[in-house]
Formats: sequence, C-alpha cells, structure tokens
Amino acid sequence: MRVKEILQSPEAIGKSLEAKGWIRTKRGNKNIVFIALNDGSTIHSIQVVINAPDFPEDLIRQLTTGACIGIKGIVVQSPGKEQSVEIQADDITVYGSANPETYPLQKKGHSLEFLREIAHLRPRTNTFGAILRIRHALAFAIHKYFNDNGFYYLHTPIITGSDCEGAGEMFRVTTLSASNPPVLKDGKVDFSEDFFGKETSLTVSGQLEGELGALALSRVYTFGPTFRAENSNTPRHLAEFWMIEPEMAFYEIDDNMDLAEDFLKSLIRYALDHCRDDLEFLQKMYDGELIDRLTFILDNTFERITYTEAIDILVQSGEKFEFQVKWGVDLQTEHERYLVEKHYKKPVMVTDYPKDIKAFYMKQNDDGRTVRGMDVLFPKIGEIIGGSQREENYDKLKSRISELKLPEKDLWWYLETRLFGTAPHSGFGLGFERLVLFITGMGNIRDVIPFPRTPKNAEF
RNA sequence: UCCUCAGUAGCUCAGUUGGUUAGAGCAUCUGGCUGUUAACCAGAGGGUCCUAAGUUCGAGUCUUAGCUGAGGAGCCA
Repeated sequence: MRVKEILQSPEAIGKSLEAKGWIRTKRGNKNIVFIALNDGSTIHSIQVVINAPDFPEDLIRQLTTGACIGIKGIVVQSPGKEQSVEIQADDITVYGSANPETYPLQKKGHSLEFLREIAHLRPRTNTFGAILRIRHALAFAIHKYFNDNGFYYLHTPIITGSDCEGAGEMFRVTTLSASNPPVLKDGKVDFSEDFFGKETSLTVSGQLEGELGALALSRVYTFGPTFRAENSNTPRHLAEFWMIEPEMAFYEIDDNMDLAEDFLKSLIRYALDHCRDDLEFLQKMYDGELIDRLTFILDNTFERITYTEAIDILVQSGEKFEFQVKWGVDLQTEHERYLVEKHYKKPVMVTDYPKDIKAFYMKQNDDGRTVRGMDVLFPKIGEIIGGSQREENYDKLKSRISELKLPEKDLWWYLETRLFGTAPHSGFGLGFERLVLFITGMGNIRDVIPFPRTPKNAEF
C-alpha cells in the first residue's frame, strides 16, 4: 500500500500490510528504532517502529538515510504526538542500502544550489517531491481545462524547417559531420546533404502550426517541449522548457484575454484544491506568503491596460527608472514590476503594443502603429504569458513579412491559410515552468523542472 | 553577452591590518539511553582553503587570468 493511502485510511488501523519506500531519517537506540519512510506519494512520511532485538544487527545497520526498504507490519495508532498512525514492523526487506559515508543527502540543511548538482537524487527530498507532484498536477489540470472547454490537443513538430518563428536563437538539428560537413563551392555547409535535405532546428514555438490547427478545429492547444538557444542566465529562463499554446478561431483580443485570465485562475484553483499539503510545506519552508498570494490572484480581476496607458502611468509615476520611459520603446523589467507590484498591486494585462517591437504575425490596429499583442504580467516572475490576436488579412500579413525581410518562401503555408477561408483568431503562449515557479513560490526556474538545461549545463 | 558578489571539511559557513599546528554547527564513525519527532548526551576521524601564475621572509587572506556558481540586466515564456 502506498504511504498516502495508509495515512488517509482510518480503516487501515489494525491491518497487516506492506509499505515500500526510502528512509528519510532514523532515530532510536538498541531496543527501539524509528524510521520515517517516504515513497513519494505524499509529502508526509509514515513512521515505522522497529523492535530492534527482533531483527539481526547487520540488518538494522543497513537502515540508514536514503536506503530503500519494504516493511511488512501492522498499522497501529501512534502514541507519539507528531503522527496519528505508524507501522509496527514484522518483516524488513532491504532493496538497496545507501552508504551513509557517501550518500550526499542528509537529514538537514541542503542549499538549492547544491541540490542542482545532484539532480539525480534531489527528487528524494521533501522539497522536490512537493514540486514534482505540483508540476504533475498542473500538467494534468491544463489538459483537463482544455478538454472541458472544447479544445483539442494538437501535436506540433519539435523539429522545424522554418527559422522564421521569430522567438529567438535556435538549436540546429543535423546528422552532418561536425568536423567535416559537405560544403558548397562558396564554402558554406551544404544542407541539401543533411537528413531532411535542408537546414533544420528545434522548435522555438508551436504557434504557427497551432494556427493551422485552429483554422480547422476552431480550438486547439499545444503542450510540448520548446528550445531556445539564447545565452540567457536568469532565474526565469531555460534552454529547454515546456510551453502551452492555445490557439482559437473566432477569438478576438478581448476573448483571448478572458481565456488567459480564466485559464490561469483555474490552474491556481486546481493547485490549491489538490496540492494543499505540498503548498503548505513550501509555504512553511520557503515562502510564507505563498497561499495568500495564490488566493489573492483568484480573488482579483486582472487589470487590463494598453501599452499607451502603461507609458502614461509610468511617465506620471515620478519614479526614477534606469531606462527612460518613452512611447515606442519596449517595457523594461523595472517598468513591468512597477505596474504590477506598485501601481496596481495585482496581475496586469498590457495590450496594443507598438508594431515595431512585436512579431510580424500580430494583428495590426487601424491606427497604423500598434498591434493587438497582449502580455500577462505577474508579481514576482514578470511575463508569464505572451500572446496576440493574429493578422488574418493576407495582404497586411504579406506586406509585414516583406517589411521585416522575412523569408516569404518558407512561410507559404502560413500565408495560404489567409488565402483560403481565413478567420479572425487569437492565441497565447504560457511558459509551463514559469507557471510552476509562481505556484510553488520557488525563486529559480531551474528548481521546478527535473533536469534543467541552461547555458553550459546539460548534465543528467 | 554585460555588471556585481561568491568559491575554506560530505553540507552550511566563520577565519581580524598578510604571521605559529585553518575553526564551528550539522552529517559520518564509536560509545550511552526502551517511544523518538531534523531525537538527545559524550568522544573521534575528516582539508589540493576552486585552478594557474605572481607579489612577499611569509598568502586561506593581496594582484592578474581562468573555471564554476549565484544575483541583477538584456533576450523572452
């Protein structure tokens, strides 16, 4: 039986059963030994009580922090204060011992930086157990939300041949020799010899393909790995991360904002309803205001302002910013933080950015100088969602592509959807790890993904 | 990529204006304790002071370069 079930089942008392897991701590003396056993099913461990004289001494010696064991025994009410039930051990199996001289996890005091160096073992800590369970619950909640709302899960490609997705540096995918690739007469690499007969990369976004799906199934979403080869060294960036990108036909920018707000709130609500123990643990250990902050998001409407209004607020704030506030220049982190944390003190959605600072596919407004982009800004982590209404007009889209000198020949299929049965449509991208970061209250994105990939780090 | 800070025992850290044999807590090991709660009590072992070069009679400490990590910025989700 799993530890979570035992702890939740009053009827288990008096029954004989088997629990398997890893030892968190061991206490006691020659006569009685207490073990905290955890199998990852819950943040809580179950206490195993061993009457030491009943077992061989060398077996007891193997019961150390980190060892994997199975315990057969009777569940009894615990006379101790800290737990309601415990297992009185009749039989002990050691599946795998853990040499206490060399096992790096101890009973107390590990920095998150140290745990990153032992990412193969950190899932065994309370902290990472909690994070990984919350991460799972949120992934499940995302699929549930979309399924319940008539969206179809679309699998967009991970290898892409278009380098015009416009979201950053890409990782090349190739089977050509790194030391001696075939070359053309001008010395450049001959990608026609490559596996796909052209230069290919890992995707930086499934959006363009997502739009193709939306213009057929009306509502789709993607949820998959995304790769950016930017040399970003921050607590909010990964080279490999998971992104959720809903794309909806017949949604205008306001519908898009409604969805983004309802979606985020439903995910936070799901976590509060289903991950209470883990959230309480993280609140106790790392972030005393975590649950209040999550509840606050649920209880308040996101502020909706245009970029132009944001600029006015910042100019009139009297605040001294390092970067000058000026219409036409993108909002800096310090500006976003001011809006979210000082001015409105709640999530803010900013729309209608100058077209020159946003991607080619965003729908152009009639004013000729702004586009219907939208960013959702959260306290602590900044931009959690970026999205827009898409330009559905063939001529406007085409002229924007040529203005920006993008390779039109690689985008023929994207353009063609505007030629045949085009429709107003919108969508956005949510960084999954940023969501998990916010909901767990952790400070560094490398601690909310099991095996982070960042510049100079692809260990494990 | 830029700026700032850090790197000393398995982990977290202290180490004074450069000066004898580099310390503490936790962990580990040994001993003690029949109900512990990050158990407790006593004792012991444990160091390439990130690497390289330099200054100096003498460097954990100062200088330079590099490596690694963290924070801030940019890019963005």
